[in-house]
Amino acid sequence: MVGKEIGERHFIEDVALFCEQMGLPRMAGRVLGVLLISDPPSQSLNELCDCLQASKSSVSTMARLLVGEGLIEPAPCLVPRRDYFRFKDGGWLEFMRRRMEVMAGLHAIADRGLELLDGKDESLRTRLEEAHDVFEFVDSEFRGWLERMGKRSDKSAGRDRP
Amino acid sequence: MVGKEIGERHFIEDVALFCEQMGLPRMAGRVLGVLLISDPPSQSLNELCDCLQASKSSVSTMARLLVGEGLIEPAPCLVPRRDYFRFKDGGWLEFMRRRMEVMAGLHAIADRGLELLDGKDESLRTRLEEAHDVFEFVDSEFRGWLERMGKRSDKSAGRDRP
DNA sequence: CTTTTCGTTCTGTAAATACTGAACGTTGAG
DNA sequence: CTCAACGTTCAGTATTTACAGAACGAAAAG
Repeated sequence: MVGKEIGERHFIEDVALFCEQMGLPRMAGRVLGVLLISDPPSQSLNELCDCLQASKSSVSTMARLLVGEGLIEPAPCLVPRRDYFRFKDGGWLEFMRRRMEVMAGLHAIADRGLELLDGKDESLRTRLEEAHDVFEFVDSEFRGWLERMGKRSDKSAGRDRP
Repeated sequence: MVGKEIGERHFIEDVALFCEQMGLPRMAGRVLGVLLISDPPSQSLNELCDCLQASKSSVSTMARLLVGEGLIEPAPCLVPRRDYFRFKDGGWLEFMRRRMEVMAGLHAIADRGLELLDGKDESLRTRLEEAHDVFEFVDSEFRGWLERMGKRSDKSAGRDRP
């Protein structure tokens, strides 16, 4: 079972800390950490509870949270009446995509700010023009990268999808 | 004074909400919001308190937080013994740069995970190889963009820097 | 020297958050 | 039918967080 070795626990905790920095609960990060190195990639809720020493409620909630984030997915159940989860192919791309979408939200806000400064001196507008430029750039450019990355990983992907 | 018109307040609150999504306190976002549309770009702490109807302690703390984030900077004080702040040129680029650095942190974590799976079947390693690829890509590619963007805004920048 | 005006910092508080354990409804096994 | 296993949800708790207000120290103005 995953999570016995010290190296594994350290890895899991690092993923958890990373997720925390990304605004997810630490426990969600731990679940994800396990599903990134588990030997059958698919793990049941109980297995996750066992190797994390966490309560059913936490793990259940966090698993569904991660499904919502697009990072993991329900896996075909080997045993009936048991929920299995596994990391979702392309999960990281999806994760990045959503983060970038939030970032790009400032693009619209900056535009609204520029309307407020309509007619004012150009020196007052540069602040928002910078925001406009940066996030328009992020939006357009990053969209392109994600598509390219998506294509690239499609080619090398061979796993079964449900 | 900024923050009287309904449109301004709405803009400020949107920036605050954006900042909250980015993990900053909402009040920090409000301070930033004001400094994005304020008519003299430089505003004193008291002016910020007034137009936000917030306490000195909050505004003072949040201003220094934003300075630490690289989004605003202390401005040359027109009146002695009064702290002025203004939006910092290139602040958004710096902001993006730091966010991307955190993201790129997963690159190293993924590598450590791959070491844990050393010798294991390739199908078990794909999860982490995807993470490795995505975040190496983000790291290298985005660093390039930021530099290009930096150059581009250098050309169009003419404001005095302290 | 005294007073006032800043900014910072400390303390307190209300609210949000992350978790646990218990209660619940469901479904397969005996 | 009864019981056990499983997942979800609810209630409770402990920690953290975002703010306000008071106390404090420094420095200019009087």
